Amino acid sequence: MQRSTSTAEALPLPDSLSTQSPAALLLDWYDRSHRVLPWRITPPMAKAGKRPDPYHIWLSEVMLQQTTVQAVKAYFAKFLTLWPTVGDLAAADTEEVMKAWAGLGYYARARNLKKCAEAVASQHGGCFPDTEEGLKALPGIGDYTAAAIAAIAFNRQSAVLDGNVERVISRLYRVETPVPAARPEMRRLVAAMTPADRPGDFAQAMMDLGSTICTPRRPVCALCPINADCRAFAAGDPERFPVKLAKKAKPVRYGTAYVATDAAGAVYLCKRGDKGLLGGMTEVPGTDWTTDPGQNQTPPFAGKTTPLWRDCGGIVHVFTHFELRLAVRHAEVERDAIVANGWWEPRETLAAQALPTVMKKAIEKALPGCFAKTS
DNA sequence: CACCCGTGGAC
DNA sequence: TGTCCAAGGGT
Repeated sequence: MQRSTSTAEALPLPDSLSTQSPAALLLDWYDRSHRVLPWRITPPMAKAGKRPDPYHIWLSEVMLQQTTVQAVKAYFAKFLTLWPTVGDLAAADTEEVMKAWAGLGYYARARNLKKCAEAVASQHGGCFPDTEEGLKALPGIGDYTAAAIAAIAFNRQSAVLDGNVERVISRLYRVETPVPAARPEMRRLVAAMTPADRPGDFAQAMMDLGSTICTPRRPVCALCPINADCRAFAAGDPERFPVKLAKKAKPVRYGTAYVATDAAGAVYLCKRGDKGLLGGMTEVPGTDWTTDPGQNQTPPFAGKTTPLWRDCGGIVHVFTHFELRLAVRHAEVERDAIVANGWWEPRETLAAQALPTVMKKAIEKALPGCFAKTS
């Protein structure tokens, strides 16, 4: 493309722009454009030496695993109100933690959160380890979270690689290897880029860049502080990265959920086992969930009488690796009509139970409005 | 390494 | 409407 003489081309670039490293450019951008988040110490305070509370960083990082900032904010505030310190969380009733986590998903995180708090309280004197290795030895803390806490809470020069950073790095270097196979390579690239000064802010800057500028679709490269170093921007194909493998089709499973109420409106609930899907959470009794739509219509509990179940229609709930189509049935029964390992929960306290979203949907289908706020 | 593990929002 | 995806970890 032919270009006429432009003023911009005629002007010499300032030395600061032509010689700064990508990390320095990114930190300058972060100083100006960082997001303000409840668990974050913003750059002026961070540069003045103020460190965030490791408990806050750990709690937010675990909540943010595969979960959006928007969804986490309210849960983060609730947890700090209920349990202001890691010692408080360690001393909490696990059932109360599951109730507080209900709706956020990936419930193994909540079980590991509690285990981790107990380990920090009993084995580390209530203080989080300040190294990657020490952190990674704790339940629920893997490669990413250990590096992130070490960098953000303790200013360690650790290589933080999450989904955002993968996207930024894969575009900067046009990494053609598909994820997750490309992770070791990308980790080396991040490590080489991470500065000794302000590594915590650098990690957060990479994530902010990935979430606001270097987005999965329609990245705003014109506003990117390191576009001059970006090979994908130069090639004009940033959206092609990171390269991913095709994913498998999602199977459908079928089942039936039984919402039983007593004369006072209490609902019969059960507790799921600690392992597997929705582990440790509360549910209404139901059949197994199988791939055969014709199966599973026999109630999985006994009773002295046989209730007449009313067909309430169905719900569809999409999990990570399958879609669930649940038939919902309701009956008002005598309390001795159900003999199982559960309990009758009064209507007033139903919403506060450790019910995952799929179960709230099913109960709502049988008892419309039962989770409506009554204030 | 492949698979399991939730949910809600954006396009 | 379907598809993708979001600060991943455990096994």
